[in-house]
Amino acid sequence: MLTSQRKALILDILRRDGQVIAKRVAEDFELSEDTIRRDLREMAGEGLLKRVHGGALPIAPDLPDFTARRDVASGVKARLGAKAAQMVKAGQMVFLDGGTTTAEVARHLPRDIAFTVATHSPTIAAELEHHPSAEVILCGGKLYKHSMVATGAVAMASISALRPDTFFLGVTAAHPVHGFSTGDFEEAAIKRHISRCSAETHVLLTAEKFDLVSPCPVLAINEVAGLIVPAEMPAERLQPYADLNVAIAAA
Amino acid sequence: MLTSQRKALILDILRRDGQVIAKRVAEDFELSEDTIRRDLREMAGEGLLKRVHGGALPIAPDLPDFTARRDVASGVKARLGAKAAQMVKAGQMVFLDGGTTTAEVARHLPRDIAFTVATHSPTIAAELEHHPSAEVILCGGKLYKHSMVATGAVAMASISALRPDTFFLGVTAAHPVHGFSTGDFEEAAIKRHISRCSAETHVLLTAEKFDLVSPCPVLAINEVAGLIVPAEMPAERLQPYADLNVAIAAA
DNA sequence: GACAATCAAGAAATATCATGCATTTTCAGG
DNA sequence: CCTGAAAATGCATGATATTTCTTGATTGTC
Repeated sequence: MLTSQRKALILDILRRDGQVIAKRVAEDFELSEDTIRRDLREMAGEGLLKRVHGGALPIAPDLPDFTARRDVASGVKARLGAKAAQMVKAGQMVFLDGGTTTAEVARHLPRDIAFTVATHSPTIAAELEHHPSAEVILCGGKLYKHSMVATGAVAMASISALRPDTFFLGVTAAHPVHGFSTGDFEEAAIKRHISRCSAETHVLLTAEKFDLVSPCPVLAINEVAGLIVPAEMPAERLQPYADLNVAIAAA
Repeated sequence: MLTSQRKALILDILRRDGQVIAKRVAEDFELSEDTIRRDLREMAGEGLLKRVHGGALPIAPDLPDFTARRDVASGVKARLGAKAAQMVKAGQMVFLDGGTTTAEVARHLPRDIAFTVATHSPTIAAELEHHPSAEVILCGGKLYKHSMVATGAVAMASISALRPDTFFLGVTAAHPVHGFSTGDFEEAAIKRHISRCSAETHVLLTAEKFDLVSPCPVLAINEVAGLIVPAEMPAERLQPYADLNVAIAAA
């Protein structure tokens, strides 16, 4: 492989993953780590990346990486995720729904206590690869690729075997009368089942989901224990939900 | 061959591969590297290409997507993965083991035919999110984070429900006498179980895994249908395996 | 503080390079 | 057909680039 090409590839990896790990790149390219380290050193000299111990990072450390870029409202979702993650206590089992919002919960889970995370989403499970203390239970089934969650009879059965303390639910719409709803019938059934197996359910809701109805109902508003909503939501829009006897946490 | 003809061919190669390697072109044309280098120097002077150490690149490095460029880089694992992926036929069910090598299989799966992929690795499942035609079956269980695969009784049970046509197995070591082995006891049991449920098993092996033994045996060499190995493996190192009546495919 | 991973710097090995020159091929003009 | 010039090619050589290896320092982790 040509040297200049290799450097371009390293930049690709940096853009894609938001990081470069010298050792891994050396293995991938079948070259010594010295060579990769020299490349990183030179590119750091040219201001193309920032050298750190073990590899390199983008110059502006929090340039939105690939996953975050897909996610327009990432700031809000990250705040909701962090708020939800705070609710997890040592020894508990939490069930994480699929979706970009609950992925933020996974990213913000506390790293100093031990607990169990169950999920039917391989994406969520992959997020937890590097979590130091979380035990992960993966629920299998036929993968519904649009939302990347396991579905079908197998998924239902494997969820039935669990009794999570908390279920963090993601939906596409919430409405005071029509409750929570989502776009896929099968998925709605799974979400409902997880909720029924769990001691309590909390729903993460970004602002644009309020007062909407999607085709497939999941649960009524008062069937869940709480909502987690952005702090900037005006109180009067939340009032119809608060009237239904559901706790509302602002993040 | 005429000089001008040769230069045109070099430009073709550049367009086709996105790169020209002087040494390789010299071999292909059965000419000295000096001649090719002279050509490249002249063409660079005419602005037809960009000269770099070892060969040449297009003037405006147009950016094909990352996967395409990684193919240029084509590590050994990618080649093994592509070879394995070729073996998948329409309508089949294949089971993909966890690991970086089998992840390459997932990346190279054909996109023009329909088939089913089963896996107990959320990482592999995540790789297939954007595959247009693959049906994905996710096997759940307790996640063993070191290799990111589901393990335990639940995983065993959900695997038992499948009868894959082909199992692409990844291991850490292969030895003519001691067979295939890996580092974790639980994982070894799961691998063995998947293999026993599958019609045939193929093992992807990079060069450094040969003639080694890891703590936990998985299968004997002759219990699998075939090995997929790098083309540059010398025949004499493969002979002890070939003697055990196992097919060997070079990639 | 011990240990392993990672690092930088320089030496050594290898690969690639440009140059000059000899040889061969091509070809126009005799 | 012959000849000499021009072009093309291969080889030798010393220079440069690249990679790996070695060594000892630094950093991160437990």
